[in-house]
Amino acid sequence: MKPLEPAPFPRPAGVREAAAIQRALRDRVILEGELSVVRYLAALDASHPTRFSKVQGASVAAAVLWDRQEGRVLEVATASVPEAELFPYIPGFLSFREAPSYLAALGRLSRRPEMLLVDGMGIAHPRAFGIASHLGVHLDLPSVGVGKTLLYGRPEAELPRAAGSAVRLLGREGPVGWLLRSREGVQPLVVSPGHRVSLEGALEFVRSLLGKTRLPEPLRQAHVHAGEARRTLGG
DNA sequence: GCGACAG
DNA sequence: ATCTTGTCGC
Repeated sequence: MKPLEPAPFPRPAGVREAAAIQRALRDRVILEGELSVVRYLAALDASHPTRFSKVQGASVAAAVLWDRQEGRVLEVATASVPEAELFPYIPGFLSFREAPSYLAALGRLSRRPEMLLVDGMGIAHPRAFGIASHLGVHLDLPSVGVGKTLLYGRPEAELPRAAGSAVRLLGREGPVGWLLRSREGVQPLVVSPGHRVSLEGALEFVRSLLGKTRLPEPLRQAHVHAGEARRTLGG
């Protein structure tokens, strides 16, 4: 990250403190904005070695800088954080486990992206502050969450089978995201705004990145590279 | 108390 | 997330 050093990402002592941090930061989320003019984005995904692998367990992250205009990968950066430093995986608190390695990978890109596409939830989260929102607020960047399974929210209606169809996800106080059928016959993606983007803007942006596979292409690339990086390290 | 539970 | 080959279905 060229412009400025990212603020340190605090590691909570437990879920109690983690939840308090989420509740304290969620009010900073801005659910407005549109991303149609974004050209350079960073897609983030992580891979984790099983315990008892060659190297110590770790979170291996990949940040893929994607050129939306050219429709191709410009740059790939990876980074890992030792298991000993990681917060455990607890549903609802994913950001405290994976954000540190994501931030490290992002810091190795030659430039700051215009927005972040994150594997996980935005506001479709029990406390409206999933990992996409957390990273977006932390770095003051627009962000969108793309999850593979549902964590929070109820589909407003039955999702049509056709590729590209979407239905809203409803939380307690209103819509929190979308179920998006990225391809015909596949399990839907969970799309939700992270930060500085509207509900509709998040959906349209993800739609613009869909290719021939279930996941939007930048995230699929990040997934592949995170896995390769992990195996290269002996995981 | 019971069920749910991103990666 | 990870352990894993071939196989069924669009």
